[in-house]
Amino acid sequence: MLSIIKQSSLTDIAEEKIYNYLRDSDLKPGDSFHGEKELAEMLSISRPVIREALSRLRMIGLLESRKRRGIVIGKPTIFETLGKMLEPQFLSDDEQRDLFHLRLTIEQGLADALAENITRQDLDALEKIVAEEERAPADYALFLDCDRRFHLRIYQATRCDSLLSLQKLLLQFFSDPESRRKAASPRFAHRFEDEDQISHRDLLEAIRLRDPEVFQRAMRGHLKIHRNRKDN
Amino acid sequence: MLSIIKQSSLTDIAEEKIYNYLRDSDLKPGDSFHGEKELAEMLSISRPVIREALSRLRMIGLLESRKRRGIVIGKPTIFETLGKMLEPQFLSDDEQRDLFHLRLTIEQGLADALAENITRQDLDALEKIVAEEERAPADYALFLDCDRRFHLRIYQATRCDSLLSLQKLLLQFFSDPESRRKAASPRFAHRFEDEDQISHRDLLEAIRLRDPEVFQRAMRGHLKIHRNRKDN
DNA sequence: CGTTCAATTATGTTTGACATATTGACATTT
DNA sequence: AAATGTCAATATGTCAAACATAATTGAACG
Repeated sequence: MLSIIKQSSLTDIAEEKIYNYLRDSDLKPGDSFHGEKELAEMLSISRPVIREALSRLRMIGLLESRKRRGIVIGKPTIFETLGKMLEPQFLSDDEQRDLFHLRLTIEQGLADALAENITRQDLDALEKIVAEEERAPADYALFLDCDRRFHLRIYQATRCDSLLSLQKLLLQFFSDPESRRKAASPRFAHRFEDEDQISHRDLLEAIRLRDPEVFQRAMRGHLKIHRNRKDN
Repeated sequence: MLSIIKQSSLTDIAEEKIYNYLRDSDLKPGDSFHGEKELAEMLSISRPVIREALSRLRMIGLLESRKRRGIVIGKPTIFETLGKMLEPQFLSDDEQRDLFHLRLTIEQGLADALAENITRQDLDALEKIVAEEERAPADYALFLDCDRRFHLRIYQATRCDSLLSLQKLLLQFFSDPESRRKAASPRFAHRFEDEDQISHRDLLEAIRLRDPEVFQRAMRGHLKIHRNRKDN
């Protein structure tokens, strides 16, 4: 089998060289970097091409550039950039399903961090959300909103910032009704049909026990709501 | 408190406009897109600036461009692009710790997909790896290699392609010794001190049972190897 | 009918120039 | 002396025009 010959453009080369330079250097966010003209001379590539490469690195936050001052090292936030590609429009059905699976997976795995770091304030906030939800059991829109807030609060309680950023992305992604529908693949559904439904109230009680295994089992039971529900 | 005025460049504007256009259109991978000159006229922005914007979208795979043919819609693979930022050098210690936590979390959450999709071939492959590991219990380098292959094989067995891509990234990331060290934060460690160690052999036996809950408990026990080990 | 080859065309690359804004030094004012 | 105002230097931001390159097209030809 012959593989496709992908000829990389000068921009690609410049991007890679600058990227590798940054990776192997000890430059820290805020440090100033070589100017465009300087880079062009160093790599023997014209300034517009250098600029196209720098434009990419600027986009992902690796570099920043200011007039007169020049180019400075930036501090990229991993999952922020990822958000650009997380438009449902750009993902295949399979990828959307996998992403939903990822979300459920992560939430189950929060158990340890949760037991370790959850505070009294977190529990109070969760209690408030559950109470609000229980006040109007028939309001589906309210349920969706409470559901989102409940799960977001759980993430906050873990005190893991990057996981929180990731979850914000995933929550936003799955707030799109069409995505929810596609994600609710029957692939993993039937295993749960005979299990009991776990409500947010049940889940909260499990959290209070601060036992990771109990929480994990409860969350697993709870998430079948998402796995089985047919959103329309 | 006054917030910082961030003036976006023409490149930023062009990127956003083209991105939104792509998102809101029904264009599918392979469809041809407007040419550079055409875009420049549509947005009243010069071609170099348009090219800087296109360069960004090309980087994340949203567009591809070939000579003579023009620009065509691409099919971005989510986690491939993410790899660019996953260099330990570019991440803070906190982010590295969170990423390691994410990895462990995901592996625990594989239970359902695993029980659903694992095949005889997968089990045989895992058996082979475990046997190889057991043949030389004192060889730490071999253990690391078997460990990597064992966990990778588990991912393959779930038949979730995007999760597999993500895991490949994370595995590569944590093959860097320095990253492993930083990731092994004592933050979640002490909860496991009194539990029994679960070996790859134990884990494999749990997988054979095809019971998600059993596997989850076993994986949770197994991962404390990573949580507690002091890599040097 | 199939092959070859050249014209066409859109991207890739370079050069040169000007616009713009920020920095830092210097002059001015209070 | 400190604060403010002014100005030149400079690096990025933007534009215009041209040529290079390669792939598609189609016409010419066997």
